Amino acid sequence: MVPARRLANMARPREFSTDDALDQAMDMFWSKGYQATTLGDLTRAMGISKSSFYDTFGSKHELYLASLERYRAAMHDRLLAELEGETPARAAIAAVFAHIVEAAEGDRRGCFIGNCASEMAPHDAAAARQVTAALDRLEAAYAVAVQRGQRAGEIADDRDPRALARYLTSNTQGLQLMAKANPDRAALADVVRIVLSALD
Amino acid sequence: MVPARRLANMARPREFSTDDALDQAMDMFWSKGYQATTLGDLTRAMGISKSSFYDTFGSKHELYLASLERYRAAMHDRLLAELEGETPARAAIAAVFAHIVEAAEGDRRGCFIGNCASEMAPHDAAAARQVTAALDRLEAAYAVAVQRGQRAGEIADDRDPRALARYLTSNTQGLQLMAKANPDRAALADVVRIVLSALD
DNA sequence: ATTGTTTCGGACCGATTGGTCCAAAACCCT
DNA sequence: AGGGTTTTGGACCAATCGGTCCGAAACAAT
Repeated sequence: MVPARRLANMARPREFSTDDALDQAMDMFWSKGYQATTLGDLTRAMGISKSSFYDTFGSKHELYLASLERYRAAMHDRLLAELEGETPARAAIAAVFAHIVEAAEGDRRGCFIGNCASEMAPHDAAAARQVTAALDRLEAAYAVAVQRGQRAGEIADDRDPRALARYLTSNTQGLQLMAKANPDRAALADVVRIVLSALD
Repeated sequence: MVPARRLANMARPREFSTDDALDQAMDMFWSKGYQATTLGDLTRAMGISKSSFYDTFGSKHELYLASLERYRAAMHDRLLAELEGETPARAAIAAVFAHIVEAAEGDRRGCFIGNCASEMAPHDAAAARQVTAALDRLEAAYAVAVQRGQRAGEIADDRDPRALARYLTSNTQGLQLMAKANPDRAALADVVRIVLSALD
């Protein structure tokens, strides 16, 4: 959420929603990456002019970071909530992977976090920090699910939850990368089946 | 290898080695990706002028494809040979992953194939074909190793070699992506341990 | 030494890049 | 209605992009 700063003497109001515009920018960066996305792409997709763009979002780079943050928040709500919720652990984890396979059928955008890790993280400290934070967050959620599974007897007690969580995180990213090259459901399902069997 | 075309009447010879130049270009594209690499970056690294560049390699895009192909060939020689060789299967597979963890310590370039899958494949058919071919090739090598392991009694006979190979391929890529965000050896080792335990 | 062929350096190209700036418009507040 | 403040479209900017082109240089063959 971009905070709607309200000033003492409100003047001409924005003709667009900053949140909506940010969503459009996120879609753009998500599917095209940072470098390949031009200012023209952005302002067109966001439906705003250049001056509004720089007034509101500062720069292309800042907007990218904001988009990434927004993706992270959205991902948090959708995925992590389930992993840390009440759903039986294995079912929750399986659902995450099923969701990935399903999403891969349509677009080939992969995961914005993973895309950023690939394109930006090695050369951009700020982006790298966000990627690390997001992956740590995902890992933590997996760990919570694993521990829940252990308490419920679904997963053996002697397994290291953190190691398993790291493994699942890595596969979350790996699977989405594979889907970019080969969106074949069967191939992805093969992978998922074995990934989940590692919990046995 | 770039074929050194030899004409009827040889004139002024090249002042550079096309293979060496291609190697430099590959390094550049590998670590910076396609979009972020400029012609200036390339000609500087390759040590040639623009005219030589276009004379010899056609265009930035063609050179990128050639670099990718070169990486594929190099990878083939280094990694796949071992997987398809005589080394005991599990050891050979473990060696591949150990090599990835080790390499991640130094640079954060990841795998050129994976980088291309992330950045280019979704928007460039030619690049996508090369990525698919490379991944298929890696998958095939893993399958050969798995089957060798099955014959040697190292891996249970009832496992599906192709599914396992796909799983290993996915993890090969996933691990390298993770390494970009977090080159911590211990975390990567956690993942590798579990990946390999899936062969039990 | 001349000729034929190729390579080379670098000037040059139009297009596009991310970004700035300003005058006009739009609104809130009194 | 009028003043204060903000937003807006678009003109404008220098820099850079990938790519072309040409005259000079460097060689092989004769």
